Amino acid sequence: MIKQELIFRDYLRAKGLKFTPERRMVLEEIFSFSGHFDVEALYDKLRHRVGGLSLATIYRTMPLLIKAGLIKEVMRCQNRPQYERCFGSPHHDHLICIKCGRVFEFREEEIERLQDKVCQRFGFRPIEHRLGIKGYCKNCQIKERNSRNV
Amino acid sequence: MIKQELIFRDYLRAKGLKFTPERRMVLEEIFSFSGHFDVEALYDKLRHRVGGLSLATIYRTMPLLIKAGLIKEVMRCQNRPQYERCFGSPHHDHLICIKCGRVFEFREEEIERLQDKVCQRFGFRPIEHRLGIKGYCKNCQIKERNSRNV
DNA sequence: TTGTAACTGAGAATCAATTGCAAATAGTCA
DNA sequence: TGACTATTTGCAATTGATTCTCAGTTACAA
Ligand SMILES: [Zn+2]
Ligand SMILES: [Zn+2]
Ligand SMILES: [Zn+2]
Ligand SMILES: [Zn+2]
Repeated sequence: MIKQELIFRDYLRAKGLKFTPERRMVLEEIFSFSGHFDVEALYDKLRHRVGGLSLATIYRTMPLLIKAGLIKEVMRCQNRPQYERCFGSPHHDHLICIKCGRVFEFREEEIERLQDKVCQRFGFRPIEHRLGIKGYCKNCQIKERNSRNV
Repeated sequence: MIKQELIFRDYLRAKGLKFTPERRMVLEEIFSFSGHFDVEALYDKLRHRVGGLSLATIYRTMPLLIKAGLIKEVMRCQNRPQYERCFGSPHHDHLICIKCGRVFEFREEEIERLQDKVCQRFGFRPIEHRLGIKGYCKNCQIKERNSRNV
């Protein structure tokens, strides 16, 4: 069995919950690609499948996947939370282009390390963190520069 | 005149907008204390004043204050955006306790510097960033430890 | 002072997200 | 295998935050 499915089943069993076809569909869809997504996008992809499922079910499945450690909320665009799978993909942070919406991922060891140092200073036990840098991507800067020259 | 008021007036004038008593009340309230706040809290404080003002007006004023560079959204708690003034207070990031909700502010120069380095690597022009670390504060860790011993 | 575009409060509308309910069903235990 | 039951589902109604509409008010430039 696929590993994420095993994890999900184990999580559900441990909580006395059921592994339903609907929950499997959501899980499969999420792990069929890598990248960011939101509830709306998930619904669009799943509603038209044979025996498509309801929006409410997706909303009810998200927290389960999060608690199972399979996905996490990583940012918020247009006032909607964006998720990504975290099982099998290493932690990273994000650059978000204000103009075109593109998202770039990075991981800077030193930043990670320094955060721990800060936490120690406060006696704070960190569970998770989120670093998002908003600005203009390379492309959008070039476009802007060109349009100025016109 | 108080400096933030001057800035706000200048911003409004430049955009052909008006400096009204309502907008002044919101501005005054925000600058009467330092710390984080949300729309709800602001409304609670302002509604009962003589000539209290409406929630809609507060909602309409927030983006103006943001664009004027006087406040900014810093995080989101219970699905509500939290703001803080940014005029006259230096940039910082946040530690947020998952249990008691307390928020601690820190500034780590080296993290700031490294972010610029990352941006350079991507040819990305940063405008703003947000770093939030969630976990358990010193107090809540102690409480938990004690309750375990019972 | 006057004219007018911007502003206000109140309530309606919107949007994402949650919830109540009755019918369906996964998973357990004979 | 078959019955049992707590969980889940879809649907529609609801919530809660935010935005919009509109008619009356007002700041402020000329
Ligand atoms: Zn871009
Ligand atoms: Zn990512
Ligand atoms: Zn705490
Ligand atoms: Zn702060």
